[in-house]
Amino acid sequence: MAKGITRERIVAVALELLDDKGMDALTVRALASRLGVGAPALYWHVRNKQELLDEMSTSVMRRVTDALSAIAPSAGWRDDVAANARVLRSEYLRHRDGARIFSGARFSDPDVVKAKESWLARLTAAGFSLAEADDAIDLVTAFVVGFVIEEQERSQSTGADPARYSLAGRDAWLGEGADLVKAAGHLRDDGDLRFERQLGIVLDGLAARLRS
Amino acid sequence: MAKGITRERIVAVALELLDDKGMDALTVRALASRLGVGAPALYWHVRNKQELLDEMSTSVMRRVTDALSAIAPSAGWRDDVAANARVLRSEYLRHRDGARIFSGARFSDPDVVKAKESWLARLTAAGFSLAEADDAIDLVTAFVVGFVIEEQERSQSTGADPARYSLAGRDAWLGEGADLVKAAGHLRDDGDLRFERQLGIVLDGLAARLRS
DNA sequence: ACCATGCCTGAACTTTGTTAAGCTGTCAAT
DNA sequence: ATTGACAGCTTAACAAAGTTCAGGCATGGT
Repeated sequence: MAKGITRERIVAVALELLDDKGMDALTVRALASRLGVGAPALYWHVRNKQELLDEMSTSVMRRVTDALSAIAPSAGWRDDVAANARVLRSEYLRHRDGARIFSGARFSDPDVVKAKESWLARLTAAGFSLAEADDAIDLVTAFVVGFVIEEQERSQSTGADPARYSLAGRDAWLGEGADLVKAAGHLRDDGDLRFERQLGIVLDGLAARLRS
Repeated sequence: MAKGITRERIVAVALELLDDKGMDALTVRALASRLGVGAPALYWHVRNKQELLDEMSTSVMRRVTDALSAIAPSAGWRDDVAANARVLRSEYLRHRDGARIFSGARFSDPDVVKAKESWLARLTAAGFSLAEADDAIDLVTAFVVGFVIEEQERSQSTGADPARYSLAGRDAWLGEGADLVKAAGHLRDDGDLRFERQLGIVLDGLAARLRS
């Protein structure tokens, strides 16, 4: 089982386990077993489970940070911010329930927070005030978090009650009335497309601020 | 202790308990004790804890729905959507960790979903296509969810590590560099104001769609 | 040869969700 | 009035999960 448990390996395997079996199955014993050790062994490397979860969060956030830093300044602020949003979404999507679990997490690493710096710089250089730039980043982050939470919740529920997630089943479940809701449900398309469209709206809103 | 436990009372007291002591303290035994009965008594009214949580979600969502329906059509779509967003935020803020816990919940009540209907009607009447109106509602919802998750996470953490949440402490924790991040931190104002500003950006984005 | 320290095991304790079986009242039918 | 059935609760108990404690087994330095 390749001994030599390290803090990083624990966190990495914990993320694997989360993605495989889900949050409920992420138990200390299951994790230890996957690492080839007994459960109490983990407590040598980690104070308690909460610290493990925090460490997982920072690990994910560090990946986000790195990916965001790797985005080369491109055509303009709009493309930059769009790339930012796409990266954030794809990193959340990488892990089961990623958005709900890892959003707004308590970081233990200042570098994660410092990653904002280059984005503030780009946006202020593009003509935004510092306050506007800060709002812009927070807004885009909030949007992505909210969007992906909904997205992942839906993809997880499809197995549970298929009757309500097929179009016909949903229509029946809704009963009489609500014609527009039903029609909108039938219009509903791919998650990527909806993300791009809604992101575009946010960017348009930011652009409006720039001109005033 | 006013016997006669009912499903509604259980849910109501469960929400009280959540707000008082937090999610971790929301245990079956604590809830039962608050109701003046033994723990297994709850299982007469509810299948398991998950069903209890689902019921709490639908209860909260029903409140949201009712509050949203009570919004009278006003000056225009912009004010309507803004009112929608404010109501959603304030209902989430009502409960501890409300946004994280109750967002994207599995509803057991079709009426909650049907509440979208009148908003789709208002927006299409204002000139949006059905697809655009659907996007608009989802976008605003996603934004509010993401915003409030961050907001509540922050307000909860202030007690934990004050050094990192006072301005000076945060600056020190950030270390060298990241001047813009620090400056933005000092500019940071009230949650209500930030919400209104960012909401304004979203609305501007929607307005841009309307004109094209 | 010895001690210390780092890392892990084994057994055990506590809390929590959940179930099984049984007590108590109320109310309808006999 | 007696019976029986059912709703609604109790007590006892179990399994799983987080966590702790004492000890074991190396390895490395003196």
